[in-house]
Amino acid sequence: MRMSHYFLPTLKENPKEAEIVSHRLMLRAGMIKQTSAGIYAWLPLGHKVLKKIEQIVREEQDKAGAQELLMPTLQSADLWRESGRYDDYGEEMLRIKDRGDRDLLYGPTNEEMITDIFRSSVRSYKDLPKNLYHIQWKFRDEIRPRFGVMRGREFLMKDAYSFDLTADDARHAYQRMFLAYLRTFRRMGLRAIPMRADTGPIGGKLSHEFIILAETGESEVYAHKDWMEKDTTAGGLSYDDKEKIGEFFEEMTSLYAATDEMHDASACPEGDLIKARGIEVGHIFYFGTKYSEAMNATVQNKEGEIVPVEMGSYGIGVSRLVGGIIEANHDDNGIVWPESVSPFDIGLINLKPRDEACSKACDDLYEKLKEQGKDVLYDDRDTQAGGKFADMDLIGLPWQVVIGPRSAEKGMAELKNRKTGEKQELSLESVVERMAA
RNA sequence: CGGAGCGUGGCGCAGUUUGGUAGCGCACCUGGUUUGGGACCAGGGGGUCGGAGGUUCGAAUCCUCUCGCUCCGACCA
Repeated sequence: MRMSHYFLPTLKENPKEAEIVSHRLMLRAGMIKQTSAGIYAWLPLGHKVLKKIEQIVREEQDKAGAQELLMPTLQSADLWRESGRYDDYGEEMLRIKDRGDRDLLYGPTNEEMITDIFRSSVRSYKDLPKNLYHIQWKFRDEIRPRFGVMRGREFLMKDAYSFDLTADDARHAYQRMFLAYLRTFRRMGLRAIPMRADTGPIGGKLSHEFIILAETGESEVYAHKDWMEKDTTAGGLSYDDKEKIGEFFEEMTSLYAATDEMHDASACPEGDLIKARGIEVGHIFYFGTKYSEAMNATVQNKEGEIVPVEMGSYGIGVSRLVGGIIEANHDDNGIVWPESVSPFDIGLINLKPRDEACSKACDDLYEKLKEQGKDVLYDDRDTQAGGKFADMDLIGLPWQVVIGPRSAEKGMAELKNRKTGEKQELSLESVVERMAA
């Protein structure tokens, strides 16, 4: 993409409404624009990141055996009356009437709807287990939206729902998602720590929050220091290996980690304890038959008895992750994207577009890198060099290639690693080779 | 929802106390000189001060109502 054609409204100054770093950087990098309190338009750069994160989540869900579908944002109030949550949910739920004066709501979550979908077609234990998910916009009319996309009213969320015959099977489904979550966050360059959590309004028996540590986190969290080193991805472990997954789950959950409200000061020696602030990026629940009983989602078991299915639900805050990743990956100059979620692979800076040789070298390199399948943001704008460097650092692409008249003459380019700041003079060919690797 | 604050060209702000009909920096446009970390000179365009009502000869400045946004707190993917 040539930057001269790209819609990238970067800001030199800090917008006053943004207090925390990820919000500030997202606005300055031209990723989002607020349209109402807690509601954002995703501009091209931000949208690319959002989609990358979404895709990683999708791939890891699929690997873990979940199946994607898509449910609507608007739901009928009747479903929620059936579960009893229409009244329980309170002001946070955005309620709407259609022209026929029927009560609708903009979904804050989808337990009722998925349960309805499930019950309308599943009758036998032979159809179990199932795990269905979608990635859809949600709305919760927060009293106080803040921190940019980390606590918006409208947000993109992946929510999965598992259906099993027995509590034991449901626990296994829960453990599989537990592993899938750790792998998902790791792919985004995040170290997420699973913490025993309160179940809140979703209700249930077993629940973990996945927390990443960041100074600007919303809540206080406590974790054993070994979490900082721990391999949480269980490489090679298959999702079908019920026993090993159970062991892995035990291993992970035996190492202390808790949110503020669940913290037990006596459970971990003081010297081993890390106290920090955390951002919740995922939350999983096993809630048994809470909804299946209320909504009559039943199957027949082997004995011919009609029993309510055992359920769990599993959320990942996709849009929140954009902010969360920035909180965990930035410096004074801007964002520092992990490669897996970076909006482009490489930023190419043409320092002097009016210099023919320089532009020729840049254009050629741009084409070669594209041929390699690289997604390149090419700064071909006829502006001051300083502004280009600043913008490129701000938007945080992992690799920068800089070519000016002097280097072009020698057939060289400068390759800079955004994270380490390390710079290297390379021939144009070796830049292509290095980036292909 | 309780507390605090803000709303003046695209962005950041001054002007409001002591009413006299709008200013600065950045951005933008034109010309020229520049060009490896946000340049310089000259010229130029753009706002009627969130909205409504009121007081006054006169309101960005005073009064009333209203809308929006932010921050702190209680609550949440």
